[in-house]
Amino acid sequence: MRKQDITIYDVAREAKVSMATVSRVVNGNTNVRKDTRERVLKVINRLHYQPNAVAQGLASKRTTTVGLIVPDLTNLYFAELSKGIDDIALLYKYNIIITSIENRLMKEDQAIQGLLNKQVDGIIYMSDNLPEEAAEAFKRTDTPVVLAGTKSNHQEFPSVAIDYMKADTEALNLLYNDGKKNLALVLDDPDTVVNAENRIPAYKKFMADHNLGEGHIYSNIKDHSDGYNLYSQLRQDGIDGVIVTRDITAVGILNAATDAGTKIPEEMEIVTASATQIASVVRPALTAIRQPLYDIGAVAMRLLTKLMNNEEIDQKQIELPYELLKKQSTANK
Amino acid sequence: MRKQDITIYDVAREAKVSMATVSRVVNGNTNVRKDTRERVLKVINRLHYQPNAVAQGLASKRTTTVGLIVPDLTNLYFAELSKGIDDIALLYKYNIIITSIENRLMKEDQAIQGLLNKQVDGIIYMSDNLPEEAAEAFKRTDTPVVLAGTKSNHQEFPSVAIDYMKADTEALNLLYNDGKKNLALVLDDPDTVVNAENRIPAYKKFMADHNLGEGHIYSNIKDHSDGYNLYSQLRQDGIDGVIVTRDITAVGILNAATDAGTKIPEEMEIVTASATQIASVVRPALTAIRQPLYDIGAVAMRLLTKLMNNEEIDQKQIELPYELLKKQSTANK
DNA sequence: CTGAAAGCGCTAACAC
DNA sequence: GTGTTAGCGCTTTCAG
Repeated sequence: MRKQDITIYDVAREAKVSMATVSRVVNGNTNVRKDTRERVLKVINRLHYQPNAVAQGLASKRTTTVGLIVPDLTNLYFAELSKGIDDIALLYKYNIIITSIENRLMKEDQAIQGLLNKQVDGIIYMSDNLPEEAAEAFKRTDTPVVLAGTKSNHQEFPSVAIDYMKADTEALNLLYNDGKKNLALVLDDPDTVVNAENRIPAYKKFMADHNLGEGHIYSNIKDHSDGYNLYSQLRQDGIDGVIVTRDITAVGILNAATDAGTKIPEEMEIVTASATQIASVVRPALTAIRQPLYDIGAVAMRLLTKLMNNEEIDQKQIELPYELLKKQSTANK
Repeated sequence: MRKQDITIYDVAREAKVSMATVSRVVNGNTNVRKDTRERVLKVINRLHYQPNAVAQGLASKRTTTVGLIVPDLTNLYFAELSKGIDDIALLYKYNIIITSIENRLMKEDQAIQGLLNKQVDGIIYMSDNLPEEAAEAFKRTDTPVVLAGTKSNHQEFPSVAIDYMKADTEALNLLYNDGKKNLALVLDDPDTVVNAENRIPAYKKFMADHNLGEGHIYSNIKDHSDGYNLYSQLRQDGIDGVIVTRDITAVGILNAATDAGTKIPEEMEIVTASATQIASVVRPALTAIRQPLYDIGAVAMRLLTKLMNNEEIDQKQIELPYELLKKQSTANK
């Protein structure tokens, strides 16, 4: 069979109806008599007719395809979000075009434009960073957008996330109650909205509220080796409790500590602010803010389907509950 | 701006040329005088014209989109493969539609049919399992297919992988040379082609060649907790060396051993047959067959571009080199 | 309930 | 070099 062996036209001829009628039965339009519907269906099955989605897309201006913009597929944080999105997309019969923007060849706004050219019906944006050009690209289009697992200072964009400020404060409190007073914040990127407007303020407020001084914020610590290498600095600065944005980074710190013979959690406590599978399989297991990543993705996709159908939305900014999972990297007194 | 505010027709009118000419400059056709090209380009920029990829696809019968079929996005094995695919796809300006088939709502052949309906120009199949219906769906279509990081008994399908049999034998040899004689094989799924026709035969041959008896093969051990729970059975069976298909499973065994106070690698050695990021961040770090996942993905995508352009292919079955990374879970004498 | 016909926005002969 | 003209395969009024 060649691509597109048989078209709607062939079916129409064989079933002795017009292509309009075939189109109706394919699309589940009720205005078709039962017996003609069945006749058409029979021919469709006999001929193995499959509608050409591209032609459908051109004619109907709906492609039943949504675009995903994600920084890095191999970061489990985004992979788990994507899984939630994917499951709901399947449920509503949408396909997913994924665009990864880690590669510096692909800027955010280009990625958006590319998806728009493909006529996607909606976009889910997962990067923790929404540059101004990207925000403007979104504003220029009618195509609905949802931010998943992140926040932007553009209130106009619907988003699904957790209360990062509250979560971090709770985590800091855990360290504090365990008797750790020299608390540090280890960030991947200090300029993302989540970090700049949620985590950092939460940290500073906590330190101030508890008279713990200025504190220490370490930035651009992004992967296992960054974390591993940071460890000696932490020791030098006398840090005894640390909250780390990425769990793979936290593992780096943990491993460096273990290798140096530092006792975790006695001498240093570690909490990661985003837990993937990795946080739970290392030893000692990492205490973590468990964001419901799968659910965030699923809810974001569900929200997007509503937007694509022009349904009423009760609230554009959705906040899901998180959980502070107390494991072995904290004493949990 | 609405979707498709301005079309090729608007550009033609403004530039005082026919839409054919606009199409030519958009597609880089050289048969356009330099000054008309520039004039058209100027209008394109002024109007922010962006071609509608769906219309292009319908007219040209090429969508510059490839389909990816993957069991599970949150399995780093596939995520790393996907990253290699994605980078090369970007290079050749292809978009990627990803279809996840872990969800039991979506069978392999349905996934294929769905991608075909979307008129993808090619498909990369990454599941370790290619059911007969899926193979037949591939055979029915002209759309090229490449298998990445897996093998099938259908020699007609191009594939990119490593020599699993050789790799496993080398790993078994490492255990053997470390003095471990009670070797076991821990499989995710015994029925995949890679396992049934590569790993299991390699294991059986090795055991026979070294007079090590029947050996022990454990099947359907798929995740961390499966591995964790398997551990006591391994001890009971007197296993002192084990090769594990998935690294997350190997970590489960490792953690159970650690929790039980078993000394790794002294009392038991562990090798994983597919290393992702996880294998290297746990402690003790896992000795692993490092498959060049990124490269496998990249080569598979490159191969697919050739197939999509009807270029000559020198060899359809590509084997990439692997590496046996000796870490802390083996003694490496 | 069904058919005719006009596109959707673009590509690709084919002419000139 | 550039324009004209058929479509690509389907949806969607609009009649009847």
